[in-house]
Amino acid sequence: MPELPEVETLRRQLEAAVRGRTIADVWIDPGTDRLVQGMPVRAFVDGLRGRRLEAFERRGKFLIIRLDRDLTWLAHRRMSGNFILANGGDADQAFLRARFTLDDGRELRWVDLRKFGTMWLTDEPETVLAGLGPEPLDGAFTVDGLRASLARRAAPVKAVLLDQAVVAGLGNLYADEALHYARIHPKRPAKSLSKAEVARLRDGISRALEQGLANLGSSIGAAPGKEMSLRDHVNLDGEPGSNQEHIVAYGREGEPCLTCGTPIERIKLAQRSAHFCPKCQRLPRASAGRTGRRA
DNA sequence: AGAGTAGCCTGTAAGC
DNA sequence: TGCTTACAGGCTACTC
Repeated sequence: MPELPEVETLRRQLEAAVRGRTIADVWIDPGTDRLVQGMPVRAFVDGLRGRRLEAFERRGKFLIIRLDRDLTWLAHRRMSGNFILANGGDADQAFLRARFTLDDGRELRWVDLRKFGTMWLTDEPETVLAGLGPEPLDGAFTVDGLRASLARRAAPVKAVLLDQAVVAGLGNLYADEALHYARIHPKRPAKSLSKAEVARLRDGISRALEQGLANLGSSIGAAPGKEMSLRDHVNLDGEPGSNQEHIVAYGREGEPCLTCGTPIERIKLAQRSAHFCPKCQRLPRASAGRTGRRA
């Protein structure tokens, strides 16, 4: 699923491939009625047509495309949104929800099986991005800052890591990976973490995200020899990333922990799966019950 | 205000 | 074989 590494990989590829091009035409599938946010579809289409793609940025899981006339085009891939660059007029594309034809005849295709993806066209992008926490690969993402955020929360640390106000860009996959690297049980109350544990968590987050970036993202459905299903992340060329080959926790239920060999367990937490090694990521007795820590 | 959860969506897989 | 149900999950809206 698209999290920070998948969105950042896409950003880099878009910048290299289409920066400076102009949008010649736009088509939105009428059945994808949640795609355009904050304005009528007609206004979105009219507003984008003729705009130049000047810069590609990212904030959390948001892709930010700066246009001329001080306009900003934002896209959020949510579960299954993919941008694929194609030559115009190719054979039909499964799950095609929108098409952005460029002035050189190529087209950016928005392909989104689940139709959860969203886009905005605005001169006030900060409104859309309001409430996002620090960028985890920035120097501004410090141990002290993370510690202060976690100290206010009694909820399981895994659930808190998914809160984009605490740190921007983590999703279910990289949160599991980060907690495994940090050797912290996903159910630990966020406020119960020691300073040393928060430091390990911060490093684990960086490590998981950097590794995802180095491998052009994780594409869980991409088994060797199998046709790419478009159920999850593909890159601008339609090809999967390779980080699924380097994952230590997510989706590895029953498989041996790469550190100690203990089978990875899966539990339901915050309405989604959490994967962890019961030996490397122990739950202290004080955390097993309520919020722990008796003063 | 923090925490928990239904719902959005659709294809795949498991169960009967 | 064919139908039904559960599941995957980012995020918002809602309740307690």
